[in-house]
Amino acid sequence: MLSDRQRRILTAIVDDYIRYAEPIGSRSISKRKEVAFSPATIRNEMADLEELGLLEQPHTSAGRVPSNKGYRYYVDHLIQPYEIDEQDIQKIRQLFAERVRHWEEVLNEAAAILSQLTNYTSIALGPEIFTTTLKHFDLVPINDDSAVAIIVTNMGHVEHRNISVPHGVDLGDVRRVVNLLNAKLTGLPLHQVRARLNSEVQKELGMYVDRCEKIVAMLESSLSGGIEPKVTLSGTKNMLSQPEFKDVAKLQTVLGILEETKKVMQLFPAQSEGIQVRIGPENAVEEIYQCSLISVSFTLDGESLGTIGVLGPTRMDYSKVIGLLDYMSGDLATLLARWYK
Amino acid sequence: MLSDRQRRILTAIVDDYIRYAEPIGSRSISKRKEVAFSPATIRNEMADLEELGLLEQPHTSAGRVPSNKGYRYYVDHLIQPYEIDEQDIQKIRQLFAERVRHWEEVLNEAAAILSQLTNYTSIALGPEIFTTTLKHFDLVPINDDSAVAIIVTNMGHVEHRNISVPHGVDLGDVRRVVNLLNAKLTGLPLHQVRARLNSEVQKELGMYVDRCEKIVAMLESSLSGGIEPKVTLSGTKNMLSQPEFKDVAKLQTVLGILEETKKVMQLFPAQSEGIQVRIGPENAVEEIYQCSLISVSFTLDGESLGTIGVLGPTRMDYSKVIGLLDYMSGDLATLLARWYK
DNA sequence: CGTTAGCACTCACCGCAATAGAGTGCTAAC
DNA sequence: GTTAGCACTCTATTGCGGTGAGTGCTAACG
Repeated sequence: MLSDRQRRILTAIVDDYIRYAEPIGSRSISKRKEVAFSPATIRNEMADLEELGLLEQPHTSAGRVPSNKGYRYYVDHLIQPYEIDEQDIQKIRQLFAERVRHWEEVLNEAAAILSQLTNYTSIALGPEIFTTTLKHFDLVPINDDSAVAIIVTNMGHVEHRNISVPHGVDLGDVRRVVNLLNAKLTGLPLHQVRARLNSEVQKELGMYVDRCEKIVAMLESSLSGGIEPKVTLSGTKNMLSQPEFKDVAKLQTVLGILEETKKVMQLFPAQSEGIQVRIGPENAVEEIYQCSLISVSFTLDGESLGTIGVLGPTRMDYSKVIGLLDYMSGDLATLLARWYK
Repeated sequence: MLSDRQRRILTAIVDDYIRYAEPIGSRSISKRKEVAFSPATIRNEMADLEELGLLEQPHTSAGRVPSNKGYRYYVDHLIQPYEIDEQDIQKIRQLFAERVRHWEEVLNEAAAILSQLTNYTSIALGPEIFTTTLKHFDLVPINDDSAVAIIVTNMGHVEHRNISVPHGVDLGDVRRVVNLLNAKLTGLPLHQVRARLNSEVQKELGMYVDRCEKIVAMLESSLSGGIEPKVTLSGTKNMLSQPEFKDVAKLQTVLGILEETKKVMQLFPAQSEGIQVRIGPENAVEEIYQCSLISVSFTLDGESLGTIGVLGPTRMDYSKVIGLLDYMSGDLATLLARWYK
C-alpha cells in the first residue's frame, strides 16, 4: 500500500510524463504545490517507487518514467475524472444530431471523432455477423448474366454481392424463389441460413421452380465468405506525431499490425463489459507492447454489436480517452437501445 | 537530342538510383558493360546531362541523381518493358479467378494486390455516382420506427442508408410508393433522381397514397449526401520503408493528404485514356511533389467507372509499376466489358 | 525520526576539430 | 575522341572535452 505522498508523487510523474514525454526529475515535482517537499525527499520516495516496480530510469542520471506496472496502478487507483471540453462535447453531439444512418456508420463515425479529439488512432470493429439474423433478401438483375444479391440483417446492416446468373434462368422463377426464400429464411441467424438453404428449402423449391439447382448454387455462392466483422481505422497518421514513434522502424511494426484484420481482431477481448484498458504487454499482440488500447464493446441482449478502441503509446492520456469513451459509449448505447429494442 | 551514349548513361543512372536510392558516381556506371567507357568520359557526359537539366547533384562531391525532367525523359523515351514475375502473374490471376463480386470490390482488390506487388501505396477511386443510373430501389422495414433504404445502380453498386420512419405510416403505403418509384425512377441518372422526385413524382404519389409528404421527405433524406466516389487506400505503410521518407515530417505531409478525400480526388486527371504518369511537381497537389503517381481510369461508353493509382517516391520503379498496371488494367477492362456490355 | 541542504558523481547531449572517403573537374597525354 | 592522373570539394564519421540535468549519499536540522 502506498502512502498518500507516494500516490501524489506517482500521479504527478505520470501526468507530467504523459504531457511532456520526457523523464521527470525530482525538482520539477517539488515545485508543484500538491507535493510541497524538497527535491531530496521526493528523490527518496522515487527510489522507493522504483523498487516497487512502478517507476523506471532510462539511465542513471535521468529522471523517472512510469513503468507499465506504474501505468496500471495509475489507471486503477489514481486516475482523476476527465472534464470534457465544451467544444468536444459539441462535436460529439453533432454526430448524434445528424440524420439517421445505419449503426455501422455511426460506429465508424464515432471512432473517427474519437481519433480526432484524442490525436490517437481509433479502431472500429463492426458487428459480428453471426449474431445477427436475416431480415430481408433480394436479387436485383443488372443485365442478362449478372445480378446483385442483397442481404439485410435485423441490425439494418446491408451486405451485397455481385453474382453471375446462369443462362436460361427465367426472371419469373427468380422472383418466385426470392419470395419463397424470404418466407422461409427471414429471422434466421445468418450463419444458419446457408445450412437451411441446403437442407429444407432446396427440396421445397424444386417443387415450384425449374432449374432450381442453378439458382440455389448461385445464392449459396452469394452467401459464402465475406461475413466477417469489418475493421475500420481512423487517424493512423496521428501515430506519426507521437515522439515514441519518431523512429520509423517502430512505427512500421505498429502500423503493420493495423493492416492485418486478424491481428486487430485478436486485440479485443472476446466478452467484456464496460471500458477495457490494456497497457503495453497486457495486449494480445506483441507488436504493440509499446502501446495501450482502450476499448468498449456494445452489446444488445448479450450479442456483440461492435467495438470501438483507441490505440496510443503507453504514455497516452488515459484520463481523457477513458472520459471521452465513457461519454460516447453512453450515448451510443442509448441510441442502440432506441433503434433496436 | 541525346546521343546513344548519353541515353545509355541516363538509363543506367536512373535504373541504379531507383534501385539503390543513392547518388550514382561515374565509376559504378563505367563498370557496366553497356557503357564500357572510363569514368572520366562518363563524367564529361554526366556534366552535359546536368546542363540539360536531366541530372542533379545533391552537392559538389556527390554522384548524380535524376531530376524530375530526367525521370520524365526516362519514362517517355528510355523505359524498357517490364517482364512480370511468374509468381506475380499467379497472384493477379487469383483475383480474377475468385467468385464474382461487385465491380467496386474488384477494383479495390486489384489496388491492394498492386500495392503488395510493388511495395508502394495504391489508391482506388470508386465509380463516380453521377455517371450511373438507378436500377432498383427498395425499402426494408427493420422495426416500428426505422427502415433501410437500398439503392442499386446499373453498375451493381449498392448504397444503403438507415432512415427513421415517421409514426403512422402504413406498410401498405410504403409498398405502393416503392413500386411506383421503381416504375418512375429506374433508369434515371442518380443525380437527377432527387429533382425528379420533387417535381413530377410527388404529385402523382399524392393521388395514391396518404401521408405521402412524410414518406417523400424520408426518401429525400435517404438520397441526400453520401453519393461521392469512395477512396480506398492500400499499403500506406509501404511508404514507411521508402528511404526518402525516413524523416517523419515528410511522411506526415504525404500521408496527411491521403486522408483527405477531396485532395486525393484532385490528384486524378478528369478525363484520361491509358496509363497516366505524373512525376513530382506534375501532380496537382503540392504536398506530393516528392512523389510520382501512375494511374489508369476505366470507362465504359465514355463514363468513368473508377481509377486505380500507384503512389510512390519520384524514385519509383516506373517500369514495374507501368508494366503491372498495364497488365491488370487489360484484364479489368475485359471483365468490365463482359459484365456490363 | 522525518526532512532537507550540500556535494560528488554519472551520463546523455552538444559542439568542434580532425580524418577518411567518395566523387568531381580539369589538364595533359595517348 | 578518350583516358590517366591529380588537386580539390564536400559529406559523414569519429573522438573528445564541456555542459547540465539529475541522482544517491551523508550529515545536519527541527
